[in-house]
Amino acid sequence: MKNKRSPKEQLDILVEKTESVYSSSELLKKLECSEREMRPLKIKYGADPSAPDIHLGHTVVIQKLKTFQDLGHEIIFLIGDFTAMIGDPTGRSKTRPSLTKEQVAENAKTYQEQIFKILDKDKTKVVYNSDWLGKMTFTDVISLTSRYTVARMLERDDFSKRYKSNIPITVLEFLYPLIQGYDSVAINADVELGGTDQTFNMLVGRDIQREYGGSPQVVMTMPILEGTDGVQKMSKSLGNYVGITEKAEDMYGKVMSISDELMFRYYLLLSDKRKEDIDSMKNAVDSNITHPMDIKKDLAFYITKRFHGTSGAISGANHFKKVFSKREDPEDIRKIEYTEKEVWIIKILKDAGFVSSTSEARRLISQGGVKLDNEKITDVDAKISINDQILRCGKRNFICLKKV
RNA sequence: GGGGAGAUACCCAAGCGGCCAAAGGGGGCAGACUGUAAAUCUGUUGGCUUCGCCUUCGAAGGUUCGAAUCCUUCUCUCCCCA
Repeated sequence: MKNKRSPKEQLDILVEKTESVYSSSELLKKLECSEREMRPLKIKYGADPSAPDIHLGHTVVIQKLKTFQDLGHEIIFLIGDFTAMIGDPTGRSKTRPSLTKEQVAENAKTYQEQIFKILDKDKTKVVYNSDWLGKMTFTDVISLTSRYTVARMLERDDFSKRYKSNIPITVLEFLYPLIQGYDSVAINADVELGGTDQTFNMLVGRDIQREYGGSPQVVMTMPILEGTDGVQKMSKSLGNYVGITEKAEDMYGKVMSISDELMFRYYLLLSDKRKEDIDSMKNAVDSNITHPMDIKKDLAFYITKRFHGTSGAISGANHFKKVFSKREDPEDIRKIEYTEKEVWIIKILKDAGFVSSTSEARRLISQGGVKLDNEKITDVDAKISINDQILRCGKRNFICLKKV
């Protein structure tokens, strides 16, 4: 391992922008040990393959992994295939469906394609927890459960809240933190990285490692990124996410739609800008020197560029300018083709996938949300004679009607 | 094992024989205002061949002219006791 940075320097870089580190003194010791023994630290990151689409929220942590990687440490990208296959049979939690082997394999593949937009593929070790969990006997499992107490489980905020408000907790759920902790034992992790929502599970890992005679991992949590609504955490199921495989136009547009306040948060967590630089931007906005929209455009450009390159970012910006700033129709509109001369407006809206039911379409029309060539449609029974018109539905849905 | 409470639309939560496609809030969507912001205001929020009809109130049966509301059984959750 060639590393030109001293352990202290590394620590400063690594600790920046984290939510918390348990503990930075331990991390420093590990870094020193790493340097002395010429051995890279093993950095664990667990991915849940039941949700293969990575969004900007995940990249906060992945970015930190990248920093570790750049400092010469070993990233162990753990795919929780075993746990994904179990899922949550109570069916209460929609975020944990049980998946088949095939689904898991496919999701895992997608996941990797996406993370390697940020991480160096050749320097990342990918492991599957079914490798060791699948071999455990029931005796092993019981032995694992005997190493943690119920009282300590209930320390977890989520558990204690549910326990107090009479919401069921299955025993299986108690097992998840133990499993995750055992993963750390199996790969002998030096550091585990995750979002703050993983704090409890990762800390359990420390105890479990100690129980199995290993040295406890350093736990590093990264802040949770709020979604585009600015309130709830970014997640696909809440629909407030920006996926990293989204089209440049959508990515740019979604970033532009966030609130000004949130914009600075995005700068902090998604860019490499220093804290003080962000503060000075904030001051410039507060004292009316800079228009907030301008720096939001810079942010949208920066993020889009990261996943689509400069040309993608430029086209995203142009699209935005045209459609939203000038209120013109976009250049690249999806087409829908009809052989009939006249088609019921509601049928078109359904065919285009803008609405899921006739009733919804009726509502939308009666509220003035549908425009044909910039003319508001008011009649729900309207028949449209197809002739290269552009149909706009709501703020951002466009479709071009073509006759065949 | 015994006793008690409860399950209502995306979520929370009213309703307790007809006036219930079901109050109120949150969230979503649309419109106005804007910087596609945010905040605010307005409308809307089961489906359909939409001035009418059809399917919803944990599941299945039953009573009734008529049930989310009453009865029976079942499933699930929570609490207390053992």
